[in-house]
Amino acid sequence: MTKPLHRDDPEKDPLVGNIKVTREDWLNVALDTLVSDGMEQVKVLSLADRLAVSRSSFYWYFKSRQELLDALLDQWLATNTAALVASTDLPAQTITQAVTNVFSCFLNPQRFNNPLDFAIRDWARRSGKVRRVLDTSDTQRLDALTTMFVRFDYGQHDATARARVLYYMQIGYTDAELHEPLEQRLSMLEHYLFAFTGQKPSTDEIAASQADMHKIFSSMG
Amino acid sequence: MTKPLHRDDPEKDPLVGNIKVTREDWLNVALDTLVSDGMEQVKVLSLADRLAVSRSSFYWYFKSRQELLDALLDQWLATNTAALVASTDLPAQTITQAVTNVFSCFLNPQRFNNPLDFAIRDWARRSGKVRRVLDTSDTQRLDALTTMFVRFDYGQHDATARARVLYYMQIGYTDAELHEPLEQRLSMLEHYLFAFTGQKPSTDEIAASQADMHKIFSSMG
DNA sequence: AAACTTCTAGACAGAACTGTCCATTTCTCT
DNA sequence: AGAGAAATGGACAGTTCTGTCTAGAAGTTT
Repeated sequence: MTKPLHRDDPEKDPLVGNIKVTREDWLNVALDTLVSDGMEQVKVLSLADRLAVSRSSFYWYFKSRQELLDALLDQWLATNTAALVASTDLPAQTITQAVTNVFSCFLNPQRFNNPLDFAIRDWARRSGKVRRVLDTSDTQRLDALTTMFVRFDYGQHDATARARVLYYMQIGYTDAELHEPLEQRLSMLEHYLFAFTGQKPSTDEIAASQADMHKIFSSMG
Repeated sequence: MTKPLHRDDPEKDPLVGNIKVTREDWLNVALDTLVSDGMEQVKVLSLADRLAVSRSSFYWYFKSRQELLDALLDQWLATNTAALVASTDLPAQTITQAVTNVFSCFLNPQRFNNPLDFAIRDWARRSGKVRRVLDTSDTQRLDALTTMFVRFDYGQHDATARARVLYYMQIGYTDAELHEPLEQRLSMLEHYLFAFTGQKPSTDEIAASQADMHKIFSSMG
C-alpha cells in the first residue's frame, strides 16, 4: 500500500469514536488496486481485507461498488490531464526545450500517473461511459500538444501529426513497460528529440534535456 | 460471433454422433470474448451459453479454464508477430515505401489483429507469464523494424529510435481508438511519413501510399 | 443387437462476491 | 448520566462462477 491509512498518518486529524478508516482510505486502497490489478479486481471484500475492517462497513461510505468506481474515475479526471496540459504551456525558447518539458511530465510520477492512465484505458475498453470520458481527455491533451507545436511555427497539419506521434508514442512506450536502464534511455534522447521535432537538437539542448531527466530520476531514488 | 460454429459451416466435416460443438468452436468463441471483453470475462459459463451447450461439456475438451487460456495465448503467439515481421521484409525502393508497408500491415485486420494485441497487453498487466511472452514478441517486432531502418542506411541508434517511435505510436494510436474518417487520415499521411522517416516523401510516394491505404479500406467494406 | 466410443446434460459441492439488516461499540453533546 | 450520532461487525440471502461425478444419448464397430 502506498499511502498510510488515515488512522496511521500523523499529519491528519485523529479519528474520533469507533472510527477505524475514512472514505479517503477506501478510495486510496481502491485506487491502488485499480492501478495494479485493474478495475475488475476492485472488490469490496478485498479492499475491506486490506483495510482490516469489516466489509459491510463499506456501505456506510458508499452506496454501492459502482459509486466507488465513479469516484475513482472522477479522481483521475482531476489529475493527469491537467498536469500534461500544464506542461505544454511551460516557458521554452525552442521546440526541443518544449518537448523536453512534456517528456519530464510523463516521466515524473508526481505529475503524471502513468499506471493509472493505463488502468483507465483498460476500463474504457469495457465501459462506454468511461470510453467517452477518456476520449474527451485525449482530445484535450492532443489539442494542447498541437497548440504547442503551432506556437513554434509548425503548420496546422504538421503540428497535429507531431502532437499525435509524441502523445501516442508515449502511450505505447509506457504500455510496453520497456524497463531500460536510464543511461541507455538518455543516450537515445537526442534521436527521439530529432524524430519528434524534425530538427537537430543542439548539443546544449541535448545536455540540458538529459540533465532534466537525470534530476527526475535521482529525486525518485 | 464472427466465425460460424463447426456444425453450421458447410465447408467442414459434418459432426457425427451426439456432438454439437468442437474444441475449435470453444476456442473461437473464447477468442472473440477475449478480444471484446478481456481475459477476465472468458468464463466457461458464458461461453457455454453462447454455444448453446452445457457448461460441463467444456471439460471434455479442456482440463480447466486455465488450459483454454493457455491455448488462446499460443494462438496469438503464432499470428500477429509473424505478420508484422514479414511486413518489414517486403521489397521497397525507399524508406517511405517500407514504412508504408508496415502501415498497411497494421491497418489490415486480415494480417494484424489489433484488438487481440490489446487484449493480450491487458492480460500481460496481470500475469507475469503473459508479460514475458509479450516482451519477447515486442522485442522481435522492434528488432525487425530497426533492421528495416538500418537497411535504408540509418545509423544504429537512429534506427532504434525510429523503430520505437513507429511501433509505439502505432500501439498508442490504436489504443486511443481515434475513429477519424479515412479522408482525414489520408491527408495526414504525408506528415506522419515525414515524422517517421525524417525525409520529405515525394508526391509520387504520397500518392502511392494513399492508394495502398485506400485499397485496404475498400476491400473491407 | 450388443458392446464400445465419444460427447452431452444435470445435479452437486464449494468458493467468492454483492448488498441488506440490525445489534453493538465508542465518542459527543446536553 | 443519558440520549444521540457515527461508524462497525456479524449473520443472512442471493448470484455467479469453477470443477466433479455420473447417467444417458447418438453414433460406430464387431
